[in-house]
Amino acid sequence: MRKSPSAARRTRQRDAIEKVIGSSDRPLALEEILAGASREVRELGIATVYRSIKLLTERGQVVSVEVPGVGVRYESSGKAHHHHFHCNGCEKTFDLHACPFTEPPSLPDGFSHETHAITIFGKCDTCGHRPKPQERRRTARRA
Amino acid sequence: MRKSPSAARRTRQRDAIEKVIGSSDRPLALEEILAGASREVRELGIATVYRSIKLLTERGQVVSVEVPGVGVRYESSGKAHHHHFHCNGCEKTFDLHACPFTEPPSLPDGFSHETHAITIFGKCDTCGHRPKPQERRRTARRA
DNA sequence: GTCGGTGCAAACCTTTTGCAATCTA
DNA sequence: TAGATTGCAAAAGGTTTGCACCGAC
Repeated sequence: MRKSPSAARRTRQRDAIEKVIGSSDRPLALEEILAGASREVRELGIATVYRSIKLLTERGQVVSVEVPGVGVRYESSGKAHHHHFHCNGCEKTFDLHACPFTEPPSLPDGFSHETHAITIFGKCDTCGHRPKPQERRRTARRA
Repeated sequence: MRKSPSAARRTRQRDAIEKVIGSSDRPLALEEILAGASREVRELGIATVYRSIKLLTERGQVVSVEVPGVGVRYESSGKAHHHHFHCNGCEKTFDLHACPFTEPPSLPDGFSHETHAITIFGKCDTCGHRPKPQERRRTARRA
């Protein structure tokens, strides 16, 4: 699986997974991808989703987005430089197209900047209106 | 373990763990804490480290710092608002005392800001000089 | 027909938990 | 001595991998 980019076949499951990620305007959790793709391909195995994501990531079509304290999300690559917003209510992650760094961040002497990741937490437009916060699920702890 | 803050005894292992975290000026990985505390308390069990960190976190003395794609680090709380720098060479995480947000980040309509996390990746002063990058260990993948 | 892909189950890794022994207060 | 804490090993969660069968080409 490492040298000649042999074959690479087109399958229903792979198509479905690619489509779900590609047609989303925000990063998706594994369960969201599994759920979405399962609508087209019943009995989709979770291992297949993992493998497909890995393949797509190696191909450079998908990038993983780690939301601190929440988990990993996946989104299609090729978007312009951007960051993420995570809703503490519905636990969905959204793209944010603003970046506070108009120039490289200032760092201590000798430190160099290569990349950076910014996640803003808060409530999305839908959850901000609701009086009662939805209950959190799973490992959603944060400092 | 949830209501009256009963006793809470002082033990060598707990002291050692607290000391390691408290005396560090940067967030530490679990292995770093284990290694450091083990110097004072031989045969320190990893479960004890996890339990102590959990306790300290619940007490508010420690906060966890998740470095995207790298893993969790722990640092003592009570520091002023700050962010983190992660060296892609030595895999150490450092505090950065600058924050690019002089005012709340602008968000889409209806979205509200509660907190944010910023991690800058690059090379620290030590690793920046080395011509050959050190080899990465474990699960240090990043998009 | 080939050989890549899939699904299932086992393997892995990291973190948590049960329990008997140990240690603090 | 009572009850918190520890260490070990088992359990739990999430992700990866081995393998036989299936399906794209």
